[in-house]
Amino acid sequence: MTEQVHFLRKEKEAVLIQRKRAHSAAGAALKPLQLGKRVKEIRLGKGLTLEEASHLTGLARSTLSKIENEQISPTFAAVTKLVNGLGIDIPQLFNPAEREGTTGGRRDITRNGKGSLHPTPTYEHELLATELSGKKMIPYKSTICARSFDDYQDWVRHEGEEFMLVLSGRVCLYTEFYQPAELEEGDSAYYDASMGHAVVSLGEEDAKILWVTA
Amino acid sequence: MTEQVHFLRKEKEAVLIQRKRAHSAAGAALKPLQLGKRVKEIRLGKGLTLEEASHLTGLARSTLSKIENEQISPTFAAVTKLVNGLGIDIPQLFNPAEREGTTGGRRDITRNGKGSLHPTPTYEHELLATELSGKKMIPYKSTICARSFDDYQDWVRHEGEEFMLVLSGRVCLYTEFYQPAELEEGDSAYYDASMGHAVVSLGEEDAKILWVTA
DNA sequence: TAAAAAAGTTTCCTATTGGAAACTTTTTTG
DNA sequence: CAAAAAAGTTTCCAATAGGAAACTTTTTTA
Repeated sequence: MTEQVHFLRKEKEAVLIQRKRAHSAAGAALKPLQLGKRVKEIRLGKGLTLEEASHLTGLARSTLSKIENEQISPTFAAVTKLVNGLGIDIPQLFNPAEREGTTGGRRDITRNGKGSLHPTPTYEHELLATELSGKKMIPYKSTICARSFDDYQDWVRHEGEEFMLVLSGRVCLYTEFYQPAELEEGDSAYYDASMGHAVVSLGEEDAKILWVTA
Repeated sequence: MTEQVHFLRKEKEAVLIQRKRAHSAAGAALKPLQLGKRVKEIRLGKGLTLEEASHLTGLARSTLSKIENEQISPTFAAVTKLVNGLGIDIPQLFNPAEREGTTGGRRDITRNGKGSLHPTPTYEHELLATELSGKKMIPYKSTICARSFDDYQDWVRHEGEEFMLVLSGRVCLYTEFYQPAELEEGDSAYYDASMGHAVVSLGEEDAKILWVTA
């Protein structure tokens, strides 16, 4: 019983949205890293309390709390303990999850330009294969409107993996922890979508991209 | 001249093997980690002095020295500065050797035409994102050689779901239980790959298709 | 709904980081 | 080879991380 209720509590918290902003101490134009937020997500995802996480990592409850609330910048040694204790890999500090569902013997064809349109300030999405629900992949085409990284408030970040192919134009792919990469027509990239990412158009005309997210 | 000689000196150091052992202060069964060694390798690899690296990263010469000699465990903030300043990837800092089973926090870019090629009688595949193992999706481009359904011995059939987009040319998509569908450039289809399926080129030239299988 | 328990946060203090400058070692030049 | 310059290391100290325990908030139990 106690177990159950604890679980419920944790579930609730897991859904909670973190509001605190990282106060970039020294870093010049560095994007917020939000390490703490990440750590908290992972811990709650595993249904651990600070106390339990403390035992696992060898870090004090208070220290964990401060890290999660971005009150301190943990030493590298602390990050290592954290990562080892929680059973994740450092680069993998940004990954989770599984998936269910199936399309069960079905097929859906989307004609050029006939997908479902969703405009945003930075992209204009055209969702493909909208007839099928519960599918493992979400394919869409988009026209990149963003002309600089600053057009994004923050990194785009979501569950799963993402594949992208440049259909036309030239873009720059920004990925957290990686160097920006220029991609031309025909170039493609595959990455863990829980890493921050963003795409900017470099050419005169808007670039067109095909995405598939799993 | 001076330039040249400096370079030589740095080269020599780059080859030098680090002997110093990290004295694991608190960490119990923590891996060596040797962050410092790695940083030094990278700095020397780029032919930078501590002074130059200091300017680039915003960290003091002394601090860099201590990090390289594993005398201190830099804060995460310092690691971030370091990584940004030296223009390297965080994943690059950690065991560039090992890595298995997942894409966790990784990225792979494939340039146009630079994928791994696999010719068959009916398709010519170019596998994309081959650097990542354990990924959820398998993307590839292919040139359709088949000119009639009879070119196939039987339906193509495999586990999972498949998405396809016509990059150029015209094709006919045959799918078990469905009517054949003509697809033009920009058209796409999504189907359960365990249904029999096959694609035939209709035009004069071979058609190009992008596939993603999950 | 009050009391108890659990989870999380903050305080206080010690240990360690990070930076400026002194110092040592290595390399270059005369 | 000696002096000068450059590169790297160490020292000293202010700033900050990490841990113990007090404190606050949330959840559970009665």
